[in-house]
Amino acid sequence: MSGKKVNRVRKTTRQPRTDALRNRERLLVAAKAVFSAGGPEASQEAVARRAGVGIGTLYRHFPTREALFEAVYRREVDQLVDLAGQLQSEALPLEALRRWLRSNVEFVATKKGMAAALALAAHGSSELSAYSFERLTNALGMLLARAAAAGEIRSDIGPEDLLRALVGMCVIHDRPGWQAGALRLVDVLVDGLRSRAATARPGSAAPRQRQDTGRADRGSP
Amino acid sequence: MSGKKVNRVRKTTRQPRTDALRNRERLLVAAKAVFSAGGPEASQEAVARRAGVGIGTLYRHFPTREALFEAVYRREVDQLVDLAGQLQSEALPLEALRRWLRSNVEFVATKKGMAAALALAAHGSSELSAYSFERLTNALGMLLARAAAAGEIRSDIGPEDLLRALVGMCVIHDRPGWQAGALRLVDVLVDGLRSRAATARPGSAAPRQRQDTGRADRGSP
DNA sequence: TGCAAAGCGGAGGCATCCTCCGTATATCTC
DNA sequence: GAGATATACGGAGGATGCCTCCGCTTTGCA
Repeated sequence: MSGKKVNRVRKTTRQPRTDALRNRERLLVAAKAVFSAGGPEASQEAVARRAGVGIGTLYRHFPTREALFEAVYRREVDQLVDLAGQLQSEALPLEALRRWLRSNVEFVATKKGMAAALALAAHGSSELSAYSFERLTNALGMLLARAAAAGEIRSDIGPEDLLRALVGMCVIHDRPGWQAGALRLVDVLVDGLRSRAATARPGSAAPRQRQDTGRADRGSP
Repeated sequence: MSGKKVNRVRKTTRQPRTDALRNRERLLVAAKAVFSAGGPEASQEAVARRAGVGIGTLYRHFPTREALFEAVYRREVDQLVDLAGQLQSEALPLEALRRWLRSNVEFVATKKGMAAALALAAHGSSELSAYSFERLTNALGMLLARAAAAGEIRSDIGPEDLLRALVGMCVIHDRPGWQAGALRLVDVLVDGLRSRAATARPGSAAPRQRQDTGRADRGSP
């Protein structure tokens, strides 16, 4: 409750120790893996063990369970945002949009446990989900705007709506074949967005369509 | 004490004891209240205390934490299904549809904690969410079919898609004013469903608002 | 090289989950 | 109505997990 540590970066600001940075990184990677596999009820000790650090270290970096969720969550969101930026410059507008949407589906598919963890995290901290919602909205908004500017899609659909639909598609991720259905639905959405007024030019110039796997995942050890 | 209980023979099926039924009912009511207020992390002991029974009784009726979630969940879903049946016979088709959709939003609004609990429950038991999804789909399907038969809405939108959209609207339930927005979106959805010609293809002439709902989902050919 | 500060790791207090079993009560038979 | 017995109740208690605290180690800087 008191002012706690005023983390001013003013005078004696030592550089953060390398082992601290390294351990923090390890913890985030481990947490992602553990929560993805075991859901949000996986123990903190399991995370620390997988990261190869003591439980005390975990709690110094992430004082509460929610703090850890949040950090992992933010990172995932950031990766999706980064992916949007990459696609923005690497792929044709419509294809960039489609790939990004598909990546979202795959994101949920490969991290089933994360979905529940995120629901829990969102329940605890409204600020967190507001943050992520805004960032994702912006990312998607850019993709949409670019595609709309190119005349490839209609321009009267906002990113919020699309994002909500996307979330809804992914929330029910338990039925067999949900992923195929969701991916199909992405295609339907994209097709539905294509403005029939604008003459859709079918990929006239695609000099180097990098075979990027569009995955926002990082290699795991 | 004896090695094995052999009374699995179903020769004499006693009636379930009345106190057992009463306690089970009390537990369900208490669990709903506790989880709604405190989220899925509320303790089992709190549920038992509120129900006025011992912890042992709780665990006899619901052997695991998930079992309790599931029972509460099923009951909530059943209530929504019942509501659909009532509205079916009490209200005009279009109004019945609108009211049911709004009830879904309010359901989430009054039970914030439940949303996270349900996400957790769904994560644990895929069978559970399949059950609820199917029941809700059927309920919504009846309302849709009735409204479509009355010629009040278009007939090419399936209940699954609508349900997914509804879920998506409710998942992000933390931002201030989300409920008002969701309720507005329900109206938009209903308005969008109204068949102005039963085969209305929106998008060519009418500029309309940005919130277009004319998604032609339903990919099943 | 020397020295604090920053960081590390795990023992341990506290809370919660779930099991086990002695006691109490409802149902059934006569 | 009374006895017999299956059924249910309730809480003590072991196991597990969350988080704190503190002595020891490592690192950055002079």
